[in-house]
Formats: sequence, structure tokens, C-alpha cells
Amino acid sequence: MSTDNLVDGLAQTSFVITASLSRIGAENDLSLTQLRVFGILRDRERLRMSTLADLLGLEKSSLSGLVDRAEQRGLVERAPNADDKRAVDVALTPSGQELATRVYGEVTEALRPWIDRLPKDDQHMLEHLLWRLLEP
Amino acid sequence: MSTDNLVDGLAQTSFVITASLSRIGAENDLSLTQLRVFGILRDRERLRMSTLADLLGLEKSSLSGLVDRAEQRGLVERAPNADDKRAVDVALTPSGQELATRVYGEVTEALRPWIDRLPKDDQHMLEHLLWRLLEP
DNA sequence: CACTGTAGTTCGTAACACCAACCATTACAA
DNA sequence: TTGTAATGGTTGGTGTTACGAACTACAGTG
Repeated sequence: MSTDNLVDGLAQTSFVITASLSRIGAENDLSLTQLRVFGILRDRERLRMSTLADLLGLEKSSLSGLVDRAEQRGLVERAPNADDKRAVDVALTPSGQELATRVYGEVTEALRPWIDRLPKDDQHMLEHLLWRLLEP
Repeated sequence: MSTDNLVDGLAQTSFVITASLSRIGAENDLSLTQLRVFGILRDRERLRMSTLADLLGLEKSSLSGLVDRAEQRGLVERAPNADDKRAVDVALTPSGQELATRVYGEVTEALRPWIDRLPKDDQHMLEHLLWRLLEP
């Protein structure tokens, strides 16, 4: 069956990407999950703990410690939510922002040579297909 | 820059795949890393601890515990290497083999609906591109 | 106003991954 | 060939990650 091979290819690719992300994260003392937090928070202004947990696919309790550690390092900050006094918003601090863009730049640089083994046309095709797949 | 978007797409896709693998692994009491061990060992006969560690990108010491736990569950077994008395070979037991094929079947089933949102032609194209990228 | 649900935190537990230190064996060099 | 370095694995200690259960504080609803 052909789907098997595609699944395999997706899994293998995942491992390659994940390895790069982990390595570059580690060089900056960031776990893969913390990297994801940064990736998510980089675009948006602020996010509630619970929605962040949902996006990451984590339990709320897992997120507390994660944010704790990042907050102690001054990369992230908590603020009470204006609308809901139970809720807590999380946002990147300026230094967190800076780290995020730097690390994601490094990731792109690290993957570029690997990606460039594919002709430009194929790169565009791949990009197109992946985003089609990722559509909601 | 277009590479950025491709890197992003690859990362996003990785997270989706990883989430599926983790979930299905968890349902079978297997961590993502154990799942990878099974995937690697499924094809080959037996592997030395060190080469397995290399393939996984792990320290030797990390592998010891990993294999310990799998061995205690009877999924994997150690055997002294014939050529090198220092080395230890690892292989799936029959019950490990069975679990491996079952779990990887479940993964394929889980991803199929997601993948099938892409027309068959696009699936083949994607598969082709990914494997081109994965070439050594 | 009581009651049920939701948002986060804390606590205890287990897996995971690393490093450093340690044997045993192998490879190599003088 | 014998001494020394390198390799293969394990052990022990540490920090991170993730979970579930129990808990507090606030929201929403009847």
C-alpha cells in the first residue's frame, strides 16, 4: 500500500526536523516544548495558559512548570487576564522575543542546506503540499 | 523568504505527526522514543546498543534504561555479540515484533484520513518529494 | 444564592536524557 | 608483546518533562 510509504516518509522527516529543533534548542538551553512555546507566542500578543496548553497538546499542570522555568529565566511573563480573574495570560518578554527570533533563524539556517538539495521548483511544490495538508 | 515558509511547514507537519505517534504510543504504553526503537528494530535482525544509540541520536547511557524497561516487559532482548565481547545486541522478541506491527498499523490508520484530504496524485508527489529529501 | 463548571497551581510519581565515573574488552604502538 | 589508549555498556546522580489527583479561586447558571 502506498499510504504506508508516505506515512513512513512523514515520520522519517519528522524525526529529522525534530532532531534539528532539539539540537538547536539545546544549544540555547531550550527544550523542544519550550521551543514550541516560543514559536506559538512569537506571532501572537499573549495567550491564556489553557489555550496554550491546548495548542501544545499538554495538560494544564504540565504547562505550569514549563512557564515557571521560562519565567525564572526572564523569557516569559505572566499577567492576570483582564476579562477573567481566574485566567492567566502568558507573553514573551523582550528578551524572550529576541531569543525566539534568533533561535528560529538558526533553525532555518540549519535546515537550508538540507532543503536546498531539492531544486527550487520542488521546494515550492513541497511547501504547497504541506500547507494544503495543514489546512484546518 | 520562501525557505522560511517551507521550514515552518515542515515544523508544523512534524508536530502533527509527532502528536499522532505520541498518542498512539501512549495508548500502548510506549513513549515516542520506544516507538522509534521499534520502528528501527522492526526491519533489521539485531543491532548493537551503540549503533542503535547513534540512529536515535541518544547517549549510550540513555539507551541502557530504555532497553532495560522494554526488556522487563519482554518486548526486547539483549544478547552478547559474537564478534566483540564488549558489545551487546538488541532484538525484538516475538511479542515485541507483534506489538511493533500492530502499533505501526494503528499509526497508518490514524493518519490515513488526514492524508486522504489530499488527492492521490498529490499524495504520490508528496511521498516522492519527502523521500528525495531523505536520501542519504 | 447555591451549584456546577472552568482556570491554574501544587504535589507526588515515573520516564527520559544527560554527564561523569567505572569495568571489560579491543586496538594500537613502541 | 606488553603497555596504553580507545571503545562498548552499565551505574549512579541530576534536572526536565509530563501526567493525574487534589485543591483554591473565580464564573456561569438554575
